[in-house]
Amino acid sequence: MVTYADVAREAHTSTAVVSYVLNNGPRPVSEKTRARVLAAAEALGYRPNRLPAALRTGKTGFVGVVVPDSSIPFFAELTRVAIAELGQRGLLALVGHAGLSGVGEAETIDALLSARVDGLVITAFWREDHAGLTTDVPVVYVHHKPPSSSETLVPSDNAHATRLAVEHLRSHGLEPDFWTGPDDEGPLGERLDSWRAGAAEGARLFRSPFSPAEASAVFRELVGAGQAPRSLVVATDQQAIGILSGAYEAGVRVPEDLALISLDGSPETEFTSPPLTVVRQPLHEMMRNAIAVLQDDGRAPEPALGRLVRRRSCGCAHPDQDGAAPEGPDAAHSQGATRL
Amino acid sequence: MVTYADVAREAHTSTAVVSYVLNNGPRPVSEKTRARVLAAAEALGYRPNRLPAALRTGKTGFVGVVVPDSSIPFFAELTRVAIAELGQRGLLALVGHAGLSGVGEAETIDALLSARVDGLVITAFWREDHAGLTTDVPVVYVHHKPPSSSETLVPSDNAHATRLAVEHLRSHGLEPDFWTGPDDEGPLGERLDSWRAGAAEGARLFRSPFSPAEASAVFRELVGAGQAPRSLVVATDQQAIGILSGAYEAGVRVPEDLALISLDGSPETEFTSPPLTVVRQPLHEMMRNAIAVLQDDGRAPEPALGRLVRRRSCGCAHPDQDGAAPEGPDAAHSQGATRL
DNA sequence: TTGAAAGCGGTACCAT
DNA sequence: ATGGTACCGCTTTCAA
Repeated sequence: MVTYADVAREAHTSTAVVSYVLNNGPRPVSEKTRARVLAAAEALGYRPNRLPAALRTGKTGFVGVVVPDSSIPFFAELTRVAIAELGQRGLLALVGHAGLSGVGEAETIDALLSARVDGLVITAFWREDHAGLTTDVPVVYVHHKPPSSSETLVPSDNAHATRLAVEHLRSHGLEPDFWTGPDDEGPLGERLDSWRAGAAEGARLFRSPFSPAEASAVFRELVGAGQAPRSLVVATDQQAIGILSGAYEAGVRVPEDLALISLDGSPETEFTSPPLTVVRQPLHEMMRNAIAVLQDDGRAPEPALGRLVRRRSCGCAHPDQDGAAPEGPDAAHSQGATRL
Repeated sequence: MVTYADVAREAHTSTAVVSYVLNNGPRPVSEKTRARVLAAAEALGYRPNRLPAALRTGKTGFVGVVVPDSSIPFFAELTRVAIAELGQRGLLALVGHAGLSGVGEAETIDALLSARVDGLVITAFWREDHAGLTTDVPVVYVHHKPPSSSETLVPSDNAHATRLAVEHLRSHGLEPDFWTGPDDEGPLGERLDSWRAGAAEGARLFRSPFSPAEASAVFRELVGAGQAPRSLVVATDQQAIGILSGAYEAGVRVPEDLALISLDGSPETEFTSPPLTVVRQPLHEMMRNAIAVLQDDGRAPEPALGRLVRRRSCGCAHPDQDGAAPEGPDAAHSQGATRL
């Protein structure tokens, strides 16, 4: 392994100067010397090493990203965005999955802390408090946090998202019912509240577990009982996908018999049958806000606004071109992708 | 921050002994002293710090995981499995996305190397050589590697997977055509070759780009031209999902008019309409093999065998219960999941 | 069994 | 502008 000492020797100078050159500071270096150092580093194939630097400065450039489990597409997407936004800032993502059961959450965070992450971006899942998390590293929650936590939450504007969906369905002449999960904490509660506040007389509220399989089953029961809704705003993609699946099996046509819009907007909603109209969460903006909170110890930012993406499930004849006005800097990830 | 020095002082001993106790070695420590150290560490809230340890030992416990982009479900799943399997061994995953275009691949790897990862698990995407990757850390490729690379590849048995799919469709009385991507490198080439080797007279080969949108478009064109296949083995989930979508839009019923099986088996295939029958890649086993290669500098392991998961798209009346015989240790992640 | 101390490789102060 | 060196916190040798 090539070290500063090697480079310094090769360049006939000291490790201090090597450091000044390779970090552009904090002391000035003459052009000649700088050139010699650069040449030596190049010649020897020097590779930067964050470890001793971190030991000395106390900053690793690592950020811990904790999500429940990225097999849920929404969290996979959140992770992807986190890695992208962190990478742009020279930060490295240490991804930890807390596991759906809640088991392993403390262990996950401990492991990340042992790597001396500079901060922690957490999307909370469970009720449980992260109280044990008495840590000196900054923590920011994205999308959802445990009720009792006093840390900053970086939210999106869930009421806005819900209104976009409701209004769009109304533009199709429909008055949507609402479909959500078993409880009403956090962002899903906000979505529900917002729908309730503007709901028409007689509008109905449906609930199912979050898994597509269970949402599908509940929907088929409703069809069987002649209770199927005509139009829905669905709180999560996973449920919307389940409903689509249930509708398909029950012979309910989408959007003719059931128009629906879901409120996460992870990438996979683009390729369901039919493609789901969604309000896409502004994940890039949320992640940028989260990083800003970590770095500047800022207070909670303004909720970021999601955007309606018209596809087929709402009844629109002419879907939006996906990616036409993409959110965030890495738009073109789903088009014409050549895999392998 | 609490250090060994603090713990040593509190326990009236030395940092050496603290190290012996907290690491269970390499020197023995008397029970009394050990107890004092443990109590002191607990009292002060000592947290392990991998950084100086790594500096000293040369082992960080970090493993770099490089995938093209986890917005493709197959890679998201691979990442998830990597994190799980690494975590079980006390290793931390540093996840890097190389980006679909190939831009940023070198930078991604450089960044991980600057964190002094103990090894690199890479799933290659592009043609390009990773030649610049002249690194002293062990590298292992999973699923696919650049043709010119001389590193170890951890494969699955793609021929076996294809045969499972073909034979299953034959058990439905169908002789499957094959659908794959634009080129035939790596695992997809093996899948194609295996199908070709056993294909009946007149069996057809279809190609489309990998994105669901494009696969869907190609399928609809086939339907329009009266060329739609009766049954298909599809090389990737993304294409199968696109074909499902195209079939839906074109009024082609699955499985009545089109029976298909796809060969990746990422989780989202469970909730398509109808659910996709797949040969699920043995990702856990592959990941375990990959870690073994990194740790033992082992040679290429036997290809791991995928498993047929019967769902609806092949025409089976009674789908397998998912998770009944799950692959790997973290099975129950998609059932009854309660999100938020 | 215990402990003093020499590193690991950058960083940056302080002196030159 | 340059360079000697103390230091970050843990590991481990070597001596006691």
